[in-house]
Order: sequence, then C-alpha cells, then structure tokens
Amino acid sequence: MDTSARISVLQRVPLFAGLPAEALGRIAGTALEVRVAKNDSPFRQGDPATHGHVVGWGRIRLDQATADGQNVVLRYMGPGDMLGTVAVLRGIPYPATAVAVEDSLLLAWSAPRLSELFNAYPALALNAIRLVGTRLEELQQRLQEVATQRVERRIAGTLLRLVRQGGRRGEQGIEIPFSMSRQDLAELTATTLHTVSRTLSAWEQQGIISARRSSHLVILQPHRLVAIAEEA
Amino acid sequence: MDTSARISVLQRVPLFAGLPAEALGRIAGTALEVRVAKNDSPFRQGDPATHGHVVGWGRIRLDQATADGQNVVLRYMGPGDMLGTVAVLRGIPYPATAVAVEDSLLLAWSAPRLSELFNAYPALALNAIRLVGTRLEELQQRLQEVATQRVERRIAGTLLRLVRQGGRRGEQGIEIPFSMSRQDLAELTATTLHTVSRTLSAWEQQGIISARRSSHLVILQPHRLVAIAEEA
DNA sequence: ACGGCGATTTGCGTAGGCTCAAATCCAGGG
DNA sequence: CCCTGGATTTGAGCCTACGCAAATCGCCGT
Repeated sequence: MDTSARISVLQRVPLFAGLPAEALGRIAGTALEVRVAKNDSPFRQGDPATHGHVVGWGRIRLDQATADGQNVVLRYMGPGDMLGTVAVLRGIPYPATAVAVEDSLLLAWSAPRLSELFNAYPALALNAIRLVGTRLEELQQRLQEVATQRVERRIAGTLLRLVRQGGRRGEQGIEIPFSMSRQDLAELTATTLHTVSRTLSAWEQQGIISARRSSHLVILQPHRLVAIAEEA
Repeated sequence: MDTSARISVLQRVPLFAGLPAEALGRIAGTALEVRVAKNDSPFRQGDPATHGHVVGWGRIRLDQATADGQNVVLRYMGPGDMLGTVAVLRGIPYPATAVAVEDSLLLAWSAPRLSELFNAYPALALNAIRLVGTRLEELQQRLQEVATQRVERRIAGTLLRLVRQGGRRGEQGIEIPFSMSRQDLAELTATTLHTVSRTLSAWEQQGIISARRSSHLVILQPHRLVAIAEEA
C-alpha cells in the first residue's frame, strides 16, 4: 500500500479526524503495515504494549481471559477502529488478545512514534478521549444489559449492535459479514453456547434469521429482532 | 476555600499529575466550588454537559437509568476522581446521574474553561486518556465478573473493590466509610436486594463482616472475603 | 471421495437466584 | 417519647438458564 492509499484510509479514521493533510501524510508515512491472517493474533493479552493500531481492513475480535481460564469477548473491531493504543499510552501490557476473524490489515505505530504524534498534534489526544469515551459508554450499556435483561433479549440486542457496527445489506436481509461461532456469541452475550444455539434455532424456525452453519448470519426480519430487544 | 487550599487539593488529583505549579495555580483559580449536600445531585443523566468536575472531598455515586426505569450503579467516586469531564469533551449530555452519598465538595470547570485548559496543557489530555483507560479496564473487569461468576462471589469482589477505592482501617477491621443501601449494593453487583441481604446476613452470622443497619459496613475478616472472591 | 473432528444441536434434570409476600426493624420527625 | 414510613430480613415456590451428555452435522485436509 503506498502512502497516498494509506492517506485515503486514514481520512476515514475517527482518531485522525480534523487533522490537516500534512499531518495525515506524516502519520501515514510513519505507519507500519501489519498483515494478519485469519485466526492469527497481532498481539496477546499480557504482552508489553509496543504498538498502537488502527484497522485498515478486515475484522478483529478482542478477547479477555479470566484468571480461571474463562474467556470474554470484549468487542469486534472493524475498519477505522483503534486498538491497543490506550495500553501504549498508559504504559501497561495489552489487557486483551486481538484475533483476526478474517484476513486483515492493521496500521501500527510504535510507542515512541505515537508519543511524537500525540505531542505534535494535540487534537489527536482529544479524538482519543472521545473514542475511549464512546467505548466506555458502550461497555456501560452492555453491563446494564447483562445486569437487567434476560438472555434472549441480550442476544437480540447484541446482534443488533453487531449489525450497527458492521452490517451489510444482502439480498434477503441484513448480513453480519464475518464468521462468529456460537461460542463467540455466547462470550459476547454473557451466556453459554448451548443457550445461544437454542435461541438461534428458535429464531430460525420463526424465520427471523438465517443461520446455517457455514454461512454468515443473516437477519431476515430485523423488526422482529428489535421487538425482542425492546420487550419489557 | 482559598486558592492555595485548592492547589493542595489539586496536587493529589491524578488528572493534574505532572503539571507545573503555575498550571495548578491557573487551574485552581478558574475552578468553581460546588457544594453538594447528601442525597443531592450536581447533575442528572440527560442534562447538557456544561461542567467537568473533580471530587474535592466527599463521595459521589454514579447512577445510570435504563430505558425501562431500572437502575444500575456505575461507580462510586471519591476525592481526586474526575467526573462528567468526558461528556463535556465529547459534547454529549451526561450519561449518568451523580448523587452525593455524603456532603461533598466538587471543583468544577465550565466547558469553555476546560477547552482552554486542555489546549494550554496537552499533558492534561494524556492524563485524561490514562484515567478513562483505567475506568474502561475496571468496567471490563466488572463485565467479566457479571458474565462468569455467581452472585456470592461477585458481591465479595465488589466489597473488596470498594475497600480498595476508599476503605479505612478501623478498630475491628476495614471499614467502608459511606452509607450504601442493600439496593445500591444490588445495583452495583447486578442482583436483587433480597439476594444481597441474604448473603450479607449469612456473612454476618459467620463473623466475616459487621453490617448493622445504621452503621457502616465493616469487614472483620478480609481474608475470608478474599477466599470467597477467588474460589473457583 | 472419504474420514476425522470440532462445531452445533438437542434432550433432560436441576439449582441458583428471582419473584411475591409478609414480618420486623429502626431512624427521624413531631 | 411515640409514631410512621422506608429499609431490611426472611420465607416459600418457581422458572430461567445452566450443566451434562449424546447425537448429528458438515468443514477440511488428504
């Protein structure tokens, strides 16, 4: 990818919003390109945080392992999302493992580069605060869901969130364009894969979704999912 | 409170760590003092975010209301903690309601003042990112707890976190020095007040805690609580 | 095309924690 | 000092969602 291609990518990244063109050029110039094959990890929980990243294309899952070996899916990240950057700025190890759910390209900046950039362009720091604030709000939302809603409603809400973050219009409905096991969805929803499986099966019976094993999840009747997500 | 008193408060505030003395002076000079009586709210969820705050002394509870009227306690904030600031920087309404659980003093800066300060002292933005990062991590931790642990363990973990955030050594054990109803604890732990009550009663029976109605919670045998919080 | 194996589905039993309900307690006001 | 209302405790029953287990599916590599 040449610099001008990178710049056109960076223009759509919220972290770099509002920066002058020359800044984007400099930022693009110092970026490393990291290609990550499906199921590979650009970094793992506990590794020293050496680089801040932005997703160029592809899809990344952020996993957090519990002390006792359990796993929680924190989030899926798509093009334009920033990851690992806060850990670098805080000087702590990565708090989660990143896993590519499809072949992806990350742009990365080393810790010293990142410091230079943040010093040179104070707007970067403000953008970063806004982004982290958004993530914080999203987590509060999820905590609230897990605390107050029953499983079926949570799964519906989670699917709708995934759609918002990276859904695509398909022939028959809205598609979630990356593969995600029942286990992943369970860890994202705070339940078990069994319950997820049962729930999706029921919805498939009712024609709300199409969730054949191999293919990606397709939401055939979004309004019914919304109804489930909002029911008292 | 005069300026020098304010400065001595601000010196211990993480948001202002590493700033030169003259900066603290200027920051202290532009601060508003907001006194909040017990059970009063300096701001409410949905209000336009006009001011960023720092707790001078006292204790603030952050509540978030669900669309359907339920309530979740996001966090307790003590001296030195920053609140409402991210909402100001993001230009969105306050996402939660702040309630003083005891008489408190907040220092506040209006949105324009805050912008000036962040522009004048870039270190502020980096500090803010670190703080928000810490909050993010804490929320991830809680999400993980709610997702994977049973109620008793969560309550133990929550009490221990409260101790870490503001515990005091007392005669008989470690004390949580502010009042907190069973309902509050339930909303903090993602359970019902009934279950909290039963659990605390059981622990009182076993001599792990002392939780008389009127007095504050005292942890008599922290190690046993730790054991519960860590049990498989 | 075939075989192996992880992913998914589904059944069955149950326990943890919620709901509903009632008794009891106690802080604060008059 | 007594009264009152909200907070807390405690009981009983039930239901959701989990745990365990077995069957089935279908992707992937050979």
